[in-house]
Amino acid sequence: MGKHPNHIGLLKDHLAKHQLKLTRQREHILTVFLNVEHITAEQMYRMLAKKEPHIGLATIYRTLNLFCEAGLAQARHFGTQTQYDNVSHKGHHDHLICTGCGKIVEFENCDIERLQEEVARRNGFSIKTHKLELYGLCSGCRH
Amino acid sequence: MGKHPNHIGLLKDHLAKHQLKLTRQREHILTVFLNVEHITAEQMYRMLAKKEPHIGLATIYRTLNLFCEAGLAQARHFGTQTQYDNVSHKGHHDHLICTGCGKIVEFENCDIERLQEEVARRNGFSIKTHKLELYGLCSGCRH
DNA sequence: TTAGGTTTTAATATTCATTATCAATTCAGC
DNA sequence: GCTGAATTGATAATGAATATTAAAACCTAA
Repeated sequence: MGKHPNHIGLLKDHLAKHQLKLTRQREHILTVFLNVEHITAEQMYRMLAKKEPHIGLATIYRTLNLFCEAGLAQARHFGTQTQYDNVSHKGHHDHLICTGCGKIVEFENCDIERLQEEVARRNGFSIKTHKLELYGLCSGCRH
Repeated sequence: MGKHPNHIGLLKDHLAKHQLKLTRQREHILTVFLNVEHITAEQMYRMLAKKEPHIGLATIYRTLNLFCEAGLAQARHFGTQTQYDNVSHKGHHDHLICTGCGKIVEFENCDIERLQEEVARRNGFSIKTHKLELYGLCSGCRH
């Protein structure tokens, strides 16, 4: 039994439900993905570059989007690229981002999450996911 | 005196401080911008398409980025495009986004903002701006 | 007002991330 | 192992945003 049996299960369920196939490429991409917190398609491509035979960039994109549909990943637009977040790796961390040096600090705050639920309920929404990013200067960049 | 004297002032200040010029194009783009909550470069381009002479798309992008530097606008990556938010139109509204029908509800919540400040302080950050988006299903799409 | 120097514009080319295309290959069920 | 459908890889295509550059607009000072 592997290190992430439940998530491989999630993927297999999704594949079965949508008459999709489990391929060597999808397994390789999943293996890498389950061991990171977030990754871009380019980073994934480079990490798998040494594999023989080569896995094409288009396949990386297709597969990461597949993970999103299967509920394993969550896409997040960050700068010019898309980060694919591994949902299993976070209680839900949000980001503090320094606009000076680019440093990123991850945090989670239950009180904020609870208030978010409240806002959603008042508006008739049920939240699936969220994205919270705070932009400012870190202590170092504030001089 | 126009409808938004203080914001035209903000822009003029910024232009003066950076030895930039107030042009007909910048005024037209500002006029449209001050009357919307948020807009994409493409939408702005289409809204100004009838103007003679034509205002180029590159100018729209440059000017909206200029507004960001001047503190009038705030860029937000949304889907594949960039939304330019009019900061004067919000105490700071965040977004509830329905993943079913795409409906967007804007809200603001002082308690959440206060907690954000607290998180930032604990991490040595001073917040300039933030982005909070809640994704889920609205009452209509939940059936 | 005009000349000179700078900034800005418009049109277009370019870049870069992502998606579409499609022939060849691989997979899953019989 | 067949057979039909899904998938892959290579590459072309798309689309948003930026860079380029010659021409136009702007500002200032004489």
